[in-house]
Amino acid sequence: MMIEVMEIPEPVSPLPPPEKIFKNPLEPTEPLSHFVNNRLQCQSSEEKMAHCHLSHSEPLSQTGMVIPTSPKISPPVQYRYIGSSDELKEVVRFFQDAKVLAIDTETTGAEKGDGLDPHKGKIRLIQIAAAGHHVAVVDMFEIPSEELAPLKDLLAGSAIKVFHNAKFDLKFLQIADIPVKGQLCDTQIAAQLLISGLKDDGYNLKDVVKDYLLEELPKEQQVSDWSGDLTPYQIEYAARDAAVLLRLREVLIPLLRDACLVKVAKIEFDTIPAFVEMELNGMKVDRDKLNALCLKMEEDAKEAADNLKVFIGDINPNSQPQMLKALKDMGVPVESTGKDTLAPLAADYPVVKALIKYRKTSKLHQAFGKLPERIHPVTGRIHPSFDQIGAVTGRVSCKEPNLQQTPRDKSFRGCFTPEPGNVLVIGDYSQIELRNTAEVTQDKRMLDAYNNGEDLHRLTASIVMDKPLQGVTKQERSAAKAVNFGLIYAMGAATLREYAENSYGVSMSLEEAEIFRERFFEAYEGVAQWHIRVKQAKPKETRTLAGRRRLWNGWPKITELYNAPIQGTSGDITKKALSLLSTRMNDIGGGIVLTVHDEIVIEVPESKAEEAVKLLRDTMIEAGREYLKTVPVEVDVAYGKSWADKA
DNA sequence: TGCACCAGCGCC
DNA sequence: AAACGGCGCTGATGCA
Repeated sequence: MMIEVMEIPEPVSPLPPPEKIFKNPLEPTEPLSHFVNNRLQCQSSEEKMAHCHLSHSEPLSQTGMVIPTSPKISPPVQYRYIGSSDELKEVVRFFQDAKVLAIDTETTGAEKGDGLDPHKGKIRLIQIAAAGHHVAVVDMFEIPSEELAPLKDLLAGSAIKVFHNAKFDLKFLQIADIPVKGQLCDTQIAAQLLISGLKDDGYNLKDVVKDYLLEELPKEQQVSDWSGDLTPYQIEYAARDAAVLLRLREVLIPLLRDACLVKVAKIEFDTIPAFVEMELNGMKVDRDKLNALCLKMEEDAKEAADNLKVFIGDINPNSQPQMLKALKDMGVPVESTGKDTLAPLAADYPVVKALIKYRKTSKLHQAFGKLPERIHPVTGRIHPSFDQIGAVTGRVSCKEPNLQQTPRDKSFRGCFTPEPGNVLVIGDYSQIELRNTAEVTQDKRMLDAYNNGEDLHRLTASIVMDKPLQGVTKQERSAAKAVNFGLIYAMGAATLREYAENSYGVSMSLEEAEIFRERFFEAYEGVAQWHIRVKQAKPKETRTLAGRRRLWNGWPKITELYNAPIQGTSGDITKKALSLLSTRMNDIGGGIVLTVHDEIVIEVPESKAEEAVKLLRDTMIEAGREYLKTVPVEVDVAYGKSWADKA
């Protein structure tokens, strides 16, 4: 194939030092508030030295980049099209000693839309940028796979690899048998960490380049056809995307450092391979079981619908206005159709009972009845996609499908099975958010309880019921669970009452709830004091134990201030465990298949089950201990032939 | 017809 | 003064 190669000579003279053309979009920031934990203070020297690959290693003046004369348009780049094995060999030699490589890919699929699916699409171009060199644009359609060795060596080398949304490229590269090793840097994740939850979109490359380099990155070619003869415009576009990553990194890293986000960035970058692994692996489902379950759900939903019809006739039960009117007409005293208003009326009004049943069954059916459609035609498994910083707190989110919301019921989780000869090993942190609370607040009673191996729910029960530990009933322990989870986030008495009823089936009066509340804060004085400190500090920023930041535009809700560092620390811990795990799984075989906030699921050969149990437990505990210094970390691990086989 | 928003509900 | 937090998916609704 003939490609017009746009060769631009190497720059002959040193470039002038660049203007500081960027500005921190977060400026002016509130002063850091360290009420969460004094260990969180930005120990800048430590932060700066801790991770060499995040250091500002190469000044912009040596990157060989053209400084834009116009601040608007992203500068043209010097690039070289690589369309033969000999050229590849030659260019890789130039890159060999580079400490930092910026990498991007252009992908294509056999069918429209498959360009985003690594199991269907193919890599057309791999663009590699290194300081002082032309960007290499490697045409994978022109290089025989048996002659890719130089490229593989380069990407498996020890250079820092910079990507924007690394997960995407790494999935394709993995499938193309071009594994990427070495430290990763992801400019998309870096930008998300810097914004710290102030916005939830605008993180594609064009947006981030605009925000941090103040340049317009042309994107017209992004959705062009990458499967045929390529135009010079396409090649230049591809090269530019890689080149800009080098400069982006140079700008983002000092910002991360100034914001004391280097440590958490390191965690996020190191965890990327685990998410690549999980998305590529997906989870196997037992088709027969799943089909049977779907049938059952459909029947249940239909039966409930028919039953409801007896009461309400032919109106649409999914329509709230219609349903509300129907209920009123039947004399049910309601002003809304919410679950909470309906629940107490179920006993007295058969129509309400029928409606609740209908809602439950039809919701399940419509939400989970589509799971079979999610089985991938190539792999036969379900491949969700994860958003590594999907929640503002730092938690991971999951979609298409959201396996994190799979019902706990065995009929659902039992459908998720390993391949024949494998088992699923499931690890859960025990009461991780309560332990985080103990660590963050340094509440003496909580710390003592955990360090003495006591059951904290039981302890709370004995406190709020004002009776000895031994006398606590199962019911009372359940109630205390609600109290624990509710009150550390400053739940009011009324909400606590509702919550205990709905979540744990525990009834209490409003007066009882109020008493529980008071006794709770009397007993857990450290938690109470922490609440007071937070309230008085009125920060617009919180930090997790790993230093992850959350910012607020206006005044945060007090409950968000209580929750963010606790929930976020769980995210830190689980990610740390995932990152350690992905490098330790090699000996065992198999891989990571899922994570659900405080849970990690791996699939391994049956013969390695016991070994995997130990590895998973040890690794999760090690990760927890990294942040919980005064509270013991407990992990429940079990294995079996389905996701339902929990401890 | 498409899009944004909401309620409702699954999970941690 | 009082306040539980964080997600994604579905169908209905209302506006353009």
